[in-house]
Amino acid sequence: MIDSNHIIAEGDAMKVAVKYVQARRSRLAQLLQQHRFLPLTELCDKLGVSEATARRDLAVLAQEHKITRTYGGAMSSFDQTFSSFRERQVRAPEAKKRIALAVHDLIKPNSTCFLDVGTTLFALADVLRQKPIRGLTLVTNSLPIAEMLGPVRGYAVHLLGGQLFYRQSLLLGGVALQTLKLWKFDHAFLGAEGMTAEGIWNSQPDVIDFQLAVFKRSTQSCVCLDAQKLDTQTDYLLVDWKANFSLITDATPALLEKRGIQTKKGQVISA
Amino acid sequence: MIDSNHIIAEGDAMKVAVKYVQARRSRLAQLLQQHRFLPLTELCDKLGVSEATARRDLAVLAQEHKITRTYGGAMSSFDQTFSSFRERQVRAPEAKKRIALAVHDLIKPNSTCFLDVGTTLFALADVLRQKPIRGLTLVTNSLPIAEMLGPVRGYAVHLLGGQLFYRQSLLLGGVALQTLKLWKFDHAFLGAEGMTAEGIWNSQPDVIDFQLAVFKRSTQSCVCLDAQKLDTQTDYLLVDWKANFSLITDATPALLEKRGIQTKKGQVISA
DNA sequence: GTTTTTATGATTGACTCCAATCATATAAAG
DNA sequence: CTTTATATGATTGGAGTCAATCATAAAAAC
Repeated sequence: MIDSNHIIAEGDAMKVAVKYVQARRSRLAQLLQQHRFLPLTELCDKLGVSEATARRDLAVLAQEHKITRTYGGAMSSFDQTFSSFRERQVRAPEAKKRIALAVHDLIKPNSTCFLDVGTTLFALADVLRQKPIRGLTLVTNSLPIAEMLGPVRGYAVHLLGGQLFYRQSLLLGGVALQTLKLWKFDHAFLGAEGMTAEGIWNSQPDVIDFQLAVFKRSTQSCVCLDAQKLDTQTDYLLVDWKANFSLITDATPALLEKRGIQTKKGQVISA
Repeated sequence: MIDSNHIIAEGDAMKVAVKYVQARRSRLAQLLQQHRFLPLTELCDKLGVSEATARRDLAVLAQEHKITRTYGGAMSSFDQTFSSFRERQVRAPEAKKRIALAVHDLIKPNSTCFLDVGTTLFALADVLRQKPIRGLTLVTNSLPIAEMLGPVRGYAVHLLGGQLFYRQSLLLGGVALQTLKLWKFDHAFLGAEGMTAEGIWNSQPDVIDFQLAVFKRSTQSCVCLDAQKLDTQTDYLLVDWKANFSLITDATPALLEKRGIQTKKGQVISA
């Protein structure tokens, strides 16, 4: 293997063009994706650079969150390796985390829960992975969530059947509705795109159909929405505030009231 | 959090019961699955043991390939955590590729195909991704395959419903059998663990149940097996050679005959 | 109850990794 | 072409890691 840069003058300190630097760094990221972990010395070999340069490259890539630095080497960062895990790159991650933690407190051991698609629900899955609750049966139509929770000991994870849709991460359609009928949930945790004084909004009619079907099959239905979704109105109304569901949000009750959202007593759970 | 072992007598060398050792090691493996990477010192903290013991535990787990040791710590071994990667580490990849290419030639545009779980079928999915066939409807119970084919334009990819099993890569169980009944396939492509003069073998009874159900719902059923599977006999017989199915293999007809496998005319498709 | 086994923590010396600093040669800017 | 900026490799002291060894106390075996 011949190095595209450094054909001559090995072992001497020379500045190289930025494009070579960029190419090398992207090759470095790629190498780590492939090997998942590589010690620093091997990286130096493979890239044909000194330790110092390799370290500097790693520092840059780590700052960009493209890799994860470890003592003595580096590894590919989780969300980069798996397309599905890009859901981690969320807006308002701290709000979603708070909501997820609040939801975590709601869930009792040995219960059966449905988890909808979406970044907020993915955050919940992440919390459920890191702080497992005994004996849960978890049902989802989200592939990333299923993959995240599948390996956790003590969980029984089920996927609904159906067609892959919307960036290949969720299952929808008639088959999904059919398999839904085989279930009865203690809790259903749903996401949405917006909330206004009128109610909760989503933009895809088939998502609405699906979510309404989930509502019907759960003892308690919880919509998880961060404050950023306030005042967002999309094409279709999922439910109005008179419907029987809980809202879990980081928006304060005062803020909700200010926006004209009239909720029932106990309907809002603050995160 | 209080440690179940080491309630008293901290900091002194004491032998503990084997069950505590095992419990600690499995907790260690679990911790690494959750955090993906942890430095040794943190592991010592979390487990409440000395460096020496943590090192020893890691050495054992690494030997069992349950974790991967790194300098200064350890990380979860990929194939343990994530299904799709295991499928990439295949034995006899060139044989599987040849089989996949042969299968590719069989598939007609606008047909409906079922793809089973396994490395050979994963290789087929890879070929179908790189050389798309128009208007296919693809049904699978494999998460890695669904993820691979989902993004391909022009494919309608469906997942069966069911529980995640066998290290989180496939769906099985009653729900899977139920959703199967909603389908009728032009082709079904199945994997297996072995073939002998008696027939095709697999080791999991519920996989067999599932595969037999697939057989019933397809016009043509094809078992894809590379030559390495010859003479491998596991616990349960899937089908004998009198059954109505095609075998797609890189093993030559002469080799099959030599092993006493008596096939019907046109039953074997050579890759 | 006695003996054997072994899981553990402490210690140690060799080895490795790291951040900082410096000189240098080249790319980039003027 | 000249000047500036910077990407690189070498060096170094300090910190961290590792494998091996040893004493010990509790578990296992008898």
